[in-house]
Amino acid sequence: MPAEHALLGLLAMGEAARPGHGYDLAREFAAGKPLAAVLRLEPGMLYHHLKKLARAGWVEAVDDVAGGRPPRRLHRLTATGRAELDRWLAAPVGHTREIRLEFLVKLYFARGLAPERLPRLLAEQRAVLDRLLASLDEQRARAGRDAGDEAADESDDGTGDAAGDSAYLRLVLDLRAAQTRAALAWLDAVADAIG
Amino acid sequence: MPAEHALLGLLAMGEAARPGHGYDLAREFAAGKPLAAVLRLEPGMLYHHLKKLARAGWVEAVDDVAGGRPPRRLHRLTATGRAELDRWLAAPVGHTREIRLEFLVKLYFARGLAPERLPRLLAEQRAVLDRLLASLDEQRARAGRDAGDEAADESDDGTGDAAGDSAYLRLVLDLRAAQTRAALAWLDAVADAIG
DNA sequence: GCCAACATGTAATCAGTTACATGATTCG
DNA sequence: CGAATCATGTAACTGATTACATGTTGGC
Repeated sequence: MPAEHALLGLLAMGEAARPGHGYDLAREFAAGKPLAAVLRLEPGMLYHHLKKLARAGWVEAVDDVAGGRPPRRLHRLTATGRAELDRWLAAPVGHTREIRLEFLVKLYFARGLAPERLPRLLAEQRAVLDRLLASLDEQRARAGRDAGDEAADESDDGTGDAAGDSAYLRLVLDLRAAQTRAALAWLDAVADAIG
Repeated sequence: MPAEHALLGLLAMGEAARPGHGYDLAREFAAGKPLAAVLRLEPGMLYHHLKKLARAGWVEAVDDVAGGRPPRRLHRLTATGRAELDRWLAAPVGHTREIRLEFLVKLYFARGLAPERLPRLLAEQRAVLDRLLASLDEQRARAGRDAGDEAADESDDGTGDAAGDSAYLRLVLDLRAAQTRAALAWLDAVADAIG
């Protein structure tokens, strides 16, 4: 659900300046806009999320009927909505696969709304991925030991091709470790670029 | 839908040896089994997929009522099901993000069913990711040029903080390129390990 | 007799995509 | 007058998750 937090973020960034109706928010996801490179949000889903956010009490909606254009609904962040956005912006993601989408959205809004808290977010995200990598290395070491054991006794004891299995498991863990290491190196590059 | 192809693969690997009823297939996704490290499949979804595969004509199901245990449905790959599995096994995935799940599943069954075709799959997957990386590098170069242009003229011409936008876009592209490069390096390591 | 393992599902819910429905205003 | 833009949605469908429903057999 990074989409919903992105809407909270857009409403926070547009405070007072922009009205914050659905069509306006949808423009931020049009081709060429930075968020479009990360997240796709069709009008249908956008209005759906806006309703969910209103039910959750994170945004308030008021009808805005004025001459000269079709009536529209203006959306404003509530205090609890703003608190939720801040909480979300400060929390690193828990898995490497979430870097690609959710963390990139966090990064966008952290840059726009609270750049002073960015170094801390980057450091905490780094710590999470570091722990993940350590855990992967540990599992990888275990898989290596198992493979050794299996290679040692050639006999087929009916447990199937367990040696092939743990060779495969090692490949899986290698990929995850490589992706996590790439994400860590990228986080450092982001920290450098931010300065 | 790697889950459905995984079921086709399991049925192909168990040919004659194993009956291929739902509960049996479910065991392959139990904790500790290699596929469980990559793909999670609850019984509910498993039986659902089996029905879909039967509707598609890729598997045939026959009831197997025998004393001494609850009745069960035996599933067998059809010729078109086997053809579909082979087609899928030979096709590289189109995006870096699909390496983590779908390609790992392909790798598992390619190792088990057609190891002689593995080098070709690895080479073709490498080519796909290489093209992707080249495209990312090109986009990255464009984003760099834009950022230069924007930095050159300090004036705010009302297009918003476009310099910040393209700095962000560059970070996004950097991450994708890093993840793709990591996947490429891993593919080479897999090719080495396979021999 | 009871629990674990065998065996197959349904129901409810949630998330997401695609396409369509509706209608106003503005510009050429 | 017709097309583009503004503006808000619904409907139909696909996919996935979670939890529950149902009943059998074999071992302690």
